[in-house]
Amino acid sequence: MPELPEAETIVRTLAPHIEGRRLEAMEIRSARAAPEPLPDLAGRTVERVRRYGKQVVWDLDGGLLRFELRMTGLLLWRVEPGPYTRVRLRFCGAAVCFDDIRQFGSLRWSAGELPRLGPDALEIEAADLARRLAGRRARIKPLLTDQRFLRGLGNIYADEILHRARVHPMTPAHRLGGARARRLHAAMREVLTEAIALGGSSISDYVDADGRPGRFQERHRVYGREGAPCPACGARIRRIVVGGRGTWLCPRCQRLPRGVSGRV
DNA sequence: TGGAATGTTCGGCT
DNA sequence: AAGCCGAACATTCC
Repeated sequence: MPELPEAETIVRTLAPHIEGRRLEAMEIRSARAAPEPLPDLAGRTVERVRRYGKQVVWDLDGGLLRFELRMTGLLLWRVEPGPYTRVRLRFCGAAVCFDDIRQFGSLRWSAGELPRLGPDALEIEAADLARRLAGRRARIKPLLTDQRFLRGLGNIYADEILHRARVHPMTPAHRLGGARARRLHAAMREVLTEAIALGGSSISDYVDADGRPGRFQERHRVYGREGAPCPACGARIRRIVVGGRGTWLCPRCQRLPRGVSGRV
């Protein structure tokens, strides 16, 4: 679930509980969740909780604890572990549970480095985005969700952003031109900002660190809405597959440029 | 019952 | 090199 707005919401709800507090113990309940060796973190202080793309990072004294939530990872401020709790990080009288149904997520330790990813989707400037798009021939949607190109976007927000920008997901990036690149940048800022304000999208079981669902799914205009009318023009939303992922779009608002072949 | 699901990585092909 | 595709990971849901 967690893309940029959900990771941001988790950070905002988790930080007040644990920043400045001392970690008492860490219980790895599923080896898959910690694929690389971790040092003993007991006694270290959580100096800061922050977001890196769609990942959640805890700055501890002496290193970084990085949570990759992937499809179903959650960080819950809750003492008792549940059936899907893969790691429990205990504080005095309290705990954070790293829950993950599908077990694609993981937790990693580093002395200070973060993986090299593209610029943050909320921080990049319009001109920078336009410049980066101009150099790529790949289709825009898979490019937007490529974390090495831009960090933070996943399947839901890529579809919502492309719809608001009126850009077809199969448009080659370098064919966007200045006007649509600026529209894409503006749409990205708007969608992400609104989604954060509403606590992210809860489409199956995403909740923030306090167990609250988000509400942005009520504002989705295309994602998961095959057959429903486009809120902008009334045409029926369609579902296609792009880059192996389900992709929802309005065939009337989002046209391919002339000369670009692709199934609408 | 088969297919799809919010993510990422890898190998192979063009 | 860049880009694309399918498979794999594990589980649930419809």
